[in-house]
This record gives sequence, C-alpha cells and structure tokens, in this order.
Amino acid sequence: MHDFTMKINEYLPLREVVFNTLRDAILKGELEPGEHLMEVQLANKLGVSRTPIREAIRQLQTEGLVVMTPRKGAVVAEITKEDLTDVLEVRKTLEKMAVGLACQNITEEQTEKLHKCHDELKAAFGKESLTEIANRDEEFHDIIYEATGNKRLIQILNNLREQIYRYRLEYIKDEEKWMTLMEEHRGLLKAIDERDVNMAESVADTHIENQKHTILENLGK
Amino acid sequence: MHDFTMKINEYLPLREVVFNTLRDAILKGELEPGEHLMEVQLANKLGVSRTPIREAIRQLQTEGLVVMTPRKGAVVAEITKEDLTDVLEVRKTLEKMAVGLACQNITEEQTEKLHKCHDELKAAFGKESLTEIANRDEEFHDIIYEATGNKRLIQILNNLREQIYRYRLEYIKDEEKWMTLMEEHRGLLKAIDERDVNMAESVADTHIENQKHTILENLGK
DNA sequence: ATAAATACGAATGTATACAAAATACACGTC
DNA sequence: GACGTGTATTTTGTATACATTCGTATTTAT
Repeated sequence: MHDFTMKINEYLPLREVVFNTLRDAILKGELEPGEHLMEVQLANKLGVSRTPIREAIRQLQTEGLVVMTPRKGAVVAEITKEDLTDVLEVRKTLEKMAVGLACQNITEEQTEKLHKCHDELKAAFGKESLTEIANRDEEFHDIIYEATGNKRLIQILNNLREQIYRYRLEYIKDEEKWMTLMEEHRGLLKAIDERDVNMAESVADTHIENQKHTILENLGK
Repeated sequence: MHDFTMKINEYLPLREVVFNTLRDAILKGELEPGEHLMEVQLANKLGVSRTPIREAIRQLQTEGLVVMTPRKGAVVAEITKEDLTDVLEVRKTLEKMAVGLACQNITEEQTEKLHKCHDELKAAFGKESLTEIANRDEEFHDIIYEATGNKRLIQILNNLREQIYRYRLEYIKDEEKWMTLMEEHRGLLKAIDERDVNMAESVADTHIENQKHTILENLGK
C-alpha cells in the first residue's frame, strides 16, 4: 500500500534549514562561543539571502544559543559555570516532576517502548558506541517526557536539554561513570514499573546531580 | 550634576515596538484567540513595513502567544483548558522551587523590598483597585523570583506567567477570594522571613492550586 | 446539477535595495 | 608616541519588489 502522507511536510522554509544548520554548527562547536554571526557572510556561505538568516538567528536567540544586542548583531552565547548550574538546577526539579508524572500516567504501550529502549541502551554500552549511547539516552528520557502527558513540561525540558547539548558527549565519554549511569537508568525503569513516585524522584535527583558534577568537572579542564 | 547616561538605550527597534503592541493587543483580548494575523494588514495599520511585523510575530510565537504554520501564517493561540492546566502544573512546581530558593538566598535588601511591596499590596486591596492589586501581586512574585538568584528559573517563570496573563484580571476580580489571597501572601512573607522552606513550598502550592481552580472555574463561564 | 479543472486573488516566502548606525582606520594635533 | 577627530567601510535596520503557494470562485464538462 502506498503512503500518501509521505510527502506532507516535506517542505521546509529556508529559515528552518538555516536554523538547523547554525544550531548544529553551534552545538558541534564549529561556531565558538563569543563568535560574531554576520548576516551577509552567513548568507553568502549558505547561498541564501539575509532574510532567512535573520529569522534563523532570532530563533537561535530564543533558544538561548545566541545573544543579540540591537544594532550590534548576534554572538554565539557564552555559557558560564553559573548559567550551567542554573539550567541544571531547574532541570533537576522538572525531571523529578516528569518521572513523578510518568509513574502516574504512563501507558502500557509507553512502558513497553521504555523497556525496549532500555535494552538498546544497554546494548549500546556493550558496543561502546558513544553516539549511540547518547541517542538512546536521549530517547529514553523522551519517552518519559511523553508519558507525563504535559505538553508544556515537555517543551521546557527539551529546551533545557538543548542548553547542555554541547556537553553531552563529554558527559558520556567518561567510561568510569558508565556503571553509575546504567545503574541510574535501571533504577528509573524499576521505579516507573512499580509506580513508585518517591523512588523515581530520588533516582532522577541523583541522576541529574551526577550529570551536573561531571559536566562542571569537565568544564574546569 | 547632569546625567549623561540618560539617553542610553532609548532606541527601540521597530520589531520591539511592534512586538509590544501586538503582545498587549493579544493579552487585552483586542486580538482574539483564533484570529488570523496578516502581515500586510498589520503593516498598514501600524505604519511600518512587513519586515518588523514578521520578526515580531516570530517573537510572539516563541512566547507561545501565536501559532504559526508554514505558508499559512500566524493565528492568535487558542488556550484550551488542558494547556492552562499544563502551564499551571509546571508553574506550581517552579514556584515552589522559587520560594524554597528565596528562603535560602534572599538578601536583607530584598527582604525589605518584599515587605514594602506587601504593604502596598494590602493598601491596594483596601483601595479595591484591580489593576493596582494585579501589579503589586506581580511585583511581589518578581521580588521572590529575583531572590532565587537563578536566572534561568526567572526567565521560565516569567514566560509561564505570560501564558496566563490574559486571565489575571479575571482571577483577581472575584472579591470573595481576596481574603484567601491576602492570607496566602502573608503566609509566603512569613515563611520567607523565617527561612522556613517547607512552609514556603506548602503555601506556594496552595497559592497556585487556588489560582488554578479560580481560573478554570471562570473559564467555564 | 454536480464535480472537476482552472484561473485569479491574496497571503506568505525570499531576495534585494536603501537608510542609519557602529566600527575601523587614517590623519592631524598635542 | 598617544589621544582625539573625521572619514570610510562594514553591518544592521527597514522597506520594497519579486516568487511561490494556497484558497476560492468561476467555468466547463459530464
């Protein structure tokens, strides 16, 4: 059977393309913090006009990836230790809220997906594939987010995650922490399976706290 | 002595002016939910070109006040009961976090400001001035937000407040709830004075929960 | 008469042109 | 040599022109 919904939404406005391109460049570090984003230069480089560039940069601003000042332009956001701490403190609170809600609201189907994802995550650790670990880890939390049923919560958590995206590979690189990481994921899964809100919140707290320590540690170097 | 720094930052880009104008219009209900925002029409009305209009609309989108679909344009966001519930649930969690942090981090100076604001709020209730009650209420919470020292938390809380801004006057209109409202503010102040985190979180929980009930109640009508 | 096709209008997407401000740089003065 | 001023260049802000698409109404064929 043919899938006639396939081509729906295949169109992407140029501003979206530019946005994704610049976003990736920032998160990968190709555009370094403090670097000035100049419209004409980017327009030439990407082969489009200034208009989509400007709109993309504004989008990046609201995501917190660039900082703009009127008549001065945009620079890639510098992230200080304090900023990171602030982000992770809020994220800790909301992750706890999320796992708590997930315990109450998760469906049978979502539970199944979560287990499957957890298995794949374990497999990724076995294969020692950093990017796959990172992706599965992201997916694992995504499923939990979805299970909360709170759209606004999901949106904010995704944005907060974006803030620390640049450091996620650094965070996973450290093989010494893998055991702890796997332990925490297993803990989350168990707590959600048993609908144990207190345990889930406690594990989530530890999980983010550890992540905070690792990231701040690596940032010092 | 003359103040030569006076005129600094007096310049506002047109996009900012347009943004504020449209934002106010939406929050005041002059632009109704579901209404289509057309660029040329707005540009003519406000006497500017489409460019600043477009940039302002994108800003409104990220604030959640309008919803855009590619090649269709922007409509003023409809807020459903579910959206409102989601927003207020997240806000409850973060308000609790905020008062907890405020208990730990508030300075002498900020405490003083909070007391002063609380007195003015009581006075506003005495004068039965709705807009003044609303403004003082907003200021009261602003001071608490500032006292947390967490910039990201402040930013998110401000955004969440924006979402329910349209209903804040409705919320305060109900004179029966004034006693409760005053009681809750007094409770928050006391808890912060005594650095009692548990009490502060408990009062904040009740405060937002009551707000949620009132707003959802009024929304039904 | 109904349904499909088409053509027209209106709105958004994108590019470019022009205006104003900020930055860089060279020149002159102390 | 350092500092300040004036000019040139670069960059952002805004307006406008052009392209594309979507919706609607009209027309045409069955």
